[in-house]
Amino acid sequence: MDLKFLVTTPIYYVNDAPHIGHAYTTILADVLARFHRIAGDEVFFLTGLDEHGQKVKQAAEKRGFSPQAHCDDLAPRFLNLWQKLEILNDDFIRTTEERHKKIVQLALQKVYEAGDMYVSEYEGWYSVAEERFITETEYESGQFRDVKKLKEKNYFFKMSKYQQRLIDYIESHPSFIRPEHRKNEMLGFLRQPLGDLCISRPKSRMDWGIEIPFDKDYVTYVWFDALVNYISVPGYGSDEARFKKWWPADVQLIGKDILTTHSIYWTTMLFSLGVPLPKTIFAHGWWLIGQTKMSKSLGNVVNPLDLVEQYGADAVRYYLMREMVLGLDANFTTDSFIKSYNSDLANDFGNLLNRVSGLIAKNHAGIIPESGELTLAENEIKDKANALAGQVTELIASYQVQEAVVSIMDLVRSLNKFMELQAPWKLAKTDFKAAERVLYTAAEGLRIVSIMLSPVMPNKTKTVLEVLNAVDTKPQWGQLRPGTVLRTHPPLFPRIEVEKS
RNA sequence: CGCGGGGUGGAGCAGCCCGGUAGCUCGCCAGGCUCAUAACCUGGAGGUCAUAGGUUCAAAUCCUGUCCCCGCAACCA
Repeated sequence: MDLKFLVTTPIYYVNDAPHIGHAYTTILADVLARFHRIAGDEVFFLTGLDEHGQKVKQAAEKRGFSPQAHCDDLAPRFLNLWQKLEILNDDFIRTTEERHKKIVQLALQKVYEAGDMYVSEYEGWYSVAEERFITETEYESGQFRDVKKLKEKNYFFKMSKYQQRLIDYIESHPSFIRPEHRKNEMLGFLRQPLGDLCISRPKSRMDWGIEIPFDKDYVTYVWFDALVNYISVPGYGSDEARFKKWWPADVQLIGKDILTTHSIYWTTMLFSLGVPLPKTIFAHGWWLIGQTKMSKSLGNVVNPLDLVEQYGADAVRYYLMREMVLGLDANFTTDSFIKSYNSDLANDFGNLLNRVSGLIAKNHAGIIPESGELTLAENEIKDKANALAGQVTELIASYQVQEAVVSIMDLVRSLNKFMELQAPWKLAKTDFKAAERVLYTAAEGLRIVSIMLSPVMPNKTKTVLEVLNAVDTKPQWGQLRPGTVLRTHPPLFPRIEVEKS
């Protein structure tokens, strides 16, 4: 693997409370970051908040707050959620921070000096009630009142200038936009002539933003304001050595809804700035929330985040990573969550720990036994376990997170099968040495499984490693220390009992 | 003919790029085991791989037509 890994999430807009979409992208980034950390890479995981703009200003006014006070009030809600979800990000950028604003202005100035900025009249449908321009599609939907054609002087970024260069770039860098079908979608989009991008708003109408350095009457609008965070934080314009170390980003995770923004607006901005493009922009799918069957009485929609309170962050993280094939949409239902929890986590993983630790406690005085000469069956387990880290690293490198989780769980199943075939509870009566060896093998397999699952379930796997006294060990065979005392523990994942319907 | 993705046993998916025993998880049925969170292990039933043609010794896999579902379609964070 590389020596460094920079992963970003979008910065989230603070006009609303965090939801499953925010949580999923952030968990995914966290899982990738943690996998890279255990592979030995130096990791920079960046996320944050987008705090400027019309909607934030309106939301603040509604509450009688200043925009800044409103943001300061909402930011902790995101931070609290990330804490609950065990997110281990390395920085958290808020676009109202001085360190960011300075760099946005610097970037605007550079693009201006490069001749990629010009003034023009922007004409579009303007909603007086919403105080913003609405799209043609929105206009046609007829859902907006007080709509009128409005002409306004604004600054434009010459995005069109870079159209051909971008097409060439996408075609010559197959892993730039992923998954593949999204790349084709963008190339299709680029077959039409690209327009230029309106990047300003007059302060007279909207003043909650970063002032344009070459025109005090304007603030910049979303694109430069928000997207520039990806380079302002790693040190663009402020710390060249640091920036050189981290940029380009290894992967920028986004939802498929903002693919155009990132693969076209953002990248042409980077062209203009003379900054290299990220190695990969990965657009994941959406979680479709199914209605619960029980909604008959309540008519409620399950909020997956509520499950965190009930079953813990690990179980939810596991489900989200295990269930979605990266890039495709997936369905979230309580039913499938419970099934996945019970079969994979309670029955297979948690129960394996119980079998192993229970037998060691019962027949071996709670002390991890010696291994000795491995049998054929044990060597199979050993080889499988030793191969796991490499296998998973490869899958993660190609963003096959689901496959990676499946391959780890496959070892869990193998271990359960191994236990069944070797039956150390029987061996304890007939061949004590063999029983010891078998349990060492099982415990050692469990240790490696836990390390490999730790990026997905940092809490519970830590418990397992604590039980085995192996917290700082590596996923290679033989690091479990015989002679150490097992710690006792409650069931890792208590089964969720469901009433039959 | 705007662009693109997809239709695989009851459910959810993989396989399709590089044709050649249809794989996985859940569910169901039978058995085993009894260390364990009524868990675990083994075996089984169940599929015209949307549909109609074509290419081929051979197609879920390549080509064409048809039906159906879903994204994107520019200021949206």
